[in-house]
Amino acid sequence: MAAHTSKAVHATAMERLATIHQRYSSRRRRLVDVLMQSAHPMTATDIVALDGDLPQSSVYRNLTVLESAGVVVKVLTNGDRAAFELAEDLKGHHHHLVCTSCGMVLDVEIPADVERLLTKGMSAVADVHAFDLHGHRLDLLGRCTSCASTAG
Amino acid sequence: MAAHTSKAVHATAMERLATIHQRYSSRRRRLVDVLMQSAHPMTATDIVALDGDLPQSSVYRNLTVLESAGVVVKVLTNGDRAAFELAEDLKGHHHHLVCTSCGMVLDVEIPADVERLLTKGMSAVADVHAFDLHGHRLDLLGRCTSCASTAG
DNA sequence: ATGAGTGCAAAGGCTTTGCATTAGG
DNA sequence: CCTAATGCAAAGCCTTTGCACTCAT
Repeated sequence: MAAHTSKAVHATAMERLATIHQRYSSRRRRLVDVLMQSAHPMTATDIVALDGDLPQSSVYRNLTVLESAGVVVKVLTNGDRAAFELAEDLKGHHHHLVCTSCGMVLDVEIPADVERLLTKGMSAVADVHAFDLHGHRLDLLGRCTSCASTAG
Repeated sequence: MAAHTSKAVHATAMERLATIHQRYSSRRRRLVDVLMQSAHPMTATDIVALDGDLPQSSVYRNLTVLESAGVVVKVLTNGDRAAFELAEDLKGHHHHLVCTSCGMVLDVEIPADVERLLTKGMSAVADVHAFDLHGHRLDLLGRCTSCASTAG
């Protein structure tokens, strides 16, 4: 899944920020580091909890900037807060295993042949609706191991 | 897509509410009516705008109740508000075309063979992760016709 | 120097909740 | 009758914003 080295990710991030005339500041770099090390999308709250030196306003503000630059994307889980992860081309294409019970999200990949047929099928659907398709989002919904064992 | 009559949907809704010891009040019935008539998920704001007699608090409160009863589900769009639609078995299995530009969501179906392979592939993935799979959520992301013509 | 980036605190907006009233069984 | 449901208004919570300060170029 991770075909990108930390160095390459940072280089790409810097490049993309430059494109929209933004600097790759220490805060932004730190956010990218945090997201790079996580196996799942993170909410602003998660990030603040994990790195106490990052003020909330910086997290939100820079996440927004990184999003405009195409470095991170907003992921929508079943919870009430938005989560963020590195953009697909920085992290590798993947999907999410979402626990409908506790809200946990885990990154997963699906078989290549499924992915291939999926892409093809969706493209056909988009054509029918004259929709300019950019990508897709596939989430597997259910209960994680720990929730399944905890309650019926 | 709609294999259920209005009558059947209401009957099922009533039944499911009864299961969790809740009544099928006029407000709840009206919410189900609104969702049944819509071709896309609706936000609380949408619903209030469409039916001025429904106070916001009732909408939110009853949407939550209907969700617990399994009559409606929360849909996650790219916008900042949550949207709701009838549960899958009441509305028929479908996916969403999500405009990343204006947030519009449209219900669509994908080819049966794609759906089939998808289900199979996901089940395998869930097994690997010891995940108790209940279903999936597939969104097609891109720009709707009107946004595509408006800008870039 | 000069504008971008940062941090704190306050404001904003969607959603939830307390409480008195009304409706349904 | 008695509890669930409703409506209004107030409170909550995540997120955004204003403003003065700091840092990098």
